[in-house]
Amino acid sequence: MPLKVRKNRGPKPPQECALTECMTIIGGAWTTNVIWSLRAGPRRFSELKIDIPPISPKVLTQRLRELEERGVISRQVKPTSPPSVEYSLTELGAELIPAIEAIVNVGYKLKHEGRMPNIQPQAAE
Amino acid sequence: MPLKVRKNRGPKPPQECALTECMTIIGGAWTTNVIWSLRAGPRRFSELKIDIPPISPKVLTQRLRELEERGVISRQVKPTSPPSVEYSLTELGAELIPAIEAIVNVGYKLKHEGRMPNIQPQAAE
DNA sequence: TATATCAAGTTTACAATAGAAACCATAATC
DNA sequence: GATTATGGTTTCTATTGTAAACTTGATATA
Repeated sequence: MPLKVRKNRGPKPPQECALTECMTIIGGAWTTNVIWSLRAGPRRFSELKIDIPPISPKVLTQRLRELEERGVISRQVKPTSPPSVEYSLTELGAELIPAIEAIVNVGYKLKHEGRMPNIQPQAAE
Repeated sequence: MPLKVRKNRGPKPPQECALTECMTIIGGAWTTNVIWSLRAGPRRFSELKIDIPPISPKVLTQRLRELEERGVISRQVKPTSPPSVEYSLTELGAELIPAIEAIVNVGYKLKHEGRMPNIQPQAAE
């Protein structure tokens, strides 16, 4: 007797899946870090680079451009010398903070309990 | 006068950053969908494939192996015929649910308000 | 005057990850 | 004997990410 596929409140077409769409916004490399860095106010390119040491300038530029295009952040050039560029969260961006906060919270909890899984490169067999 | 770098509760070394580490666990393609699908109970490979139509079997296998190695899910072979394999969340996996739920919630909110940014491939210049 | 520094990125080359499609072994059913 | 179901694997290609060097314009320093 073939096994039955059990119900699981699904499936839904992928373009209607709120989780999938939201992950498309925040899922790129370092995206959550960038948004998190902006939570307390505007921040310059070089400040973001300092907040997130492992990010390369290329990827930081990519993330900032995408987030701007999607309305999550805004970019403002300031007439300082040399001219500087400030990035800040839009209203839409601010709405993402609770979700990222929830991730940060599990992270802290797992670390403090010593239950954060070690992430080491898969042993290539 | 050179611009000052403003304080931002940081930087912290990347290996101590709870957000970065947590994103390493849930950040791979379709990872959150897999965990979300398992929230209500165990699920077989082919059921997960149905829950998440766009995922390829290759990537599904990859995600399941990684999540198992990191202690997020467990894998159990059942002596049915043909033999089937059930995946379920561990206690650690269950702790990730609130974070993913928060993402789902923003997603729903943005969709219902019609404020979900359209994700279309960047116009290649 | 020559050199160095800072901001905000580009550019190039390479590695890792993801997607698409075809394929496979076993067992049972048509 | 062919088909279906399960739980994958394999191969090829495309996209994404990493690393490191380089650029532009302006001011600051020796």
